[in-house]
Amino acid sequence: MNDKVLFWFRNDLRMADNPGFYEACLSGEVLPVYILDHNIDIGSASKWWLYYSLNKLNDSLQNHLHVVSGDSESIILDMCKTYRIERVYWNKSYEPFRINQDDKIQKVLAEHNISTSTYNGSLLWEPQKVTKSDGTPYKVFTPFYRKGCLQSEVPRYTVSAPKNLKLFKIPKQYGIKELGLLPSNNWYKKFDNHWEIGEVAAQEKLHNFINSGLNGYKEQRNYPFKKNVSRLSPHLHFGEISPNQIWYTIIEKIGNKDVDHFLSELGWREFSNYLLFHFPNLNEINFQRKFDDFPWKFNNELFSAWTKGETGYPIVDAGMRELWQTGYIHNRVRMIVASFLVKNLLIHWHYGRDWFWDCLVDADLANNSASWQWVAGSGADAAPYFRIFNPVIQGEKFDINGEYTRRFVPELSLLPNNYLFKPWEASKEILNRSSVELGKTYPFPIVDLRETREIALNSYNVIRGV
DNA sequence: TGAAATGTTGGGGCG
DNA sequence: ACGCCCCAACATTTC
Repeated sequence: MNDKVLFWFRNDLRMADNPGFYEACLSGEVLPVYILDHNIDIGSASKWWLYYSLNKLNDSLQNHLHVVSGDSESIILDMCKTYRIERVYWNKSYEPFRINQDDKIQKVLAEHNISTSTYNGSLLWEPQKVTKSDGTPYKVFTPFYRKGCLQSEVPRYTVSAPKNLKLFKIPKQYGIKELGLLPSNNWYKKFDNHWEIGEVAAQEKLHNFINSGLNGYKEQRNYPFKKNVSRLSPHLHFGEISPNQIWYTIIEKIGNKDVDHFLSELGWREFSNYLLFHFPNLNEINFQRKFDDFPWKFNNELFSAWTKGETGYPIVDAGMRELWQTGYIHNRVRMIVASFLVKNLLIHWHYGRDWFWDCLVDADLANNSASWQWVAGSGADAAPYFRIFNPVIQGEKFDINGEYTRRFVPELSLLPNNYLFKPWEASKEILNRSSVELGKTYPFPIVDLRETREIALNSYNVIRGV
């Protein structure tokens, strides 16, 4: 029982309901390690989050977290050899790179008589366990979720945080600061006002959501100004909270359409991870290969206007500026800005994927891949390509009083509601009165909606039969 | 988790 | 009073 073991933290930066860490603590004296693996790309906004999350975790670990950057395999092997560690624990990742890396590390450690124990701490249903009766993976969400998930075994029950921490330290070369997660400029400071990071904050956010957002969730989640979305995504990505903790907390509530709908959103997260597991190229390759022939037209000026929130379409610009200012976009608005990029600017979803990857604090390989393919129409169970969002109508429908748009596009805040989403239709008098000068204080629309929609539909017809 | 085009219906103005 | 037209309002089809 006095064995020395290593627990390898990855995207499971929490003490409670951490099955691997729990078992590690039962088995001996634990060295908790986080490795910033230089083989794995992390976006800028995510690095910002990770920096604070590691600090919170380190606090919970009584300053015992050992952080190091480099190659996971050689680092773990070296530590085990140097400090006579005989067993290594971690929670599984279901991302393609991690799966291969984990396999390799297990083999290498086994060759040195170091045993490994791995656990599922991040998914309600492990992807390899869910298949159709013919053994092939589901490609449609509803049967995947209803039949494949809900009708199979119930998700793993949660475990508490380890009772008695027996941790040990090894000499450190450097601390969390020296991982270089925070950039030298100060662009990220604007995020500070929008997020509380770490396990405690994640639990608080869950309970706040249950108290003030869950009721009415199914309908109200579409309105970006309302407080009816949980905003738990970055906490989930970094594992500050587990889906099991959310699942079993929510499911205790009286079942209704809001509860079911919220749980099904966790189901979509499962589906994304499931797709990435079974189709490891999902981040690169069109799930529907006929989209390989789609005539995308990259245009740097248009793309740049999209990233800056200067498209001339207020709801799109509001979303892109929310992203820039907070590292997050409300779900409804994500669909609007993504649809605009792919179907009005006709720019390949890879460009949107990369921008989101760098800017989102909740950037997640599975969700980012699956969701961009969903919007682009190239994905599994995707939105049909011809479903093209009209940003004027979407704004009028879902930002009814314009609070969201006015918040992020303040130069339009004096415009009356009926022109807020189409300022180019307002008369000179109204524009004057609202202190808006198109082309100066706010751009003209960078593309024509009707025209680009037609081009998109025609382009789609080209690949349809392929 | 669409929107535009097209079709249908019914009330009201008007000769 | 009646038919005709117009056009909301709603439903259906198409992309």
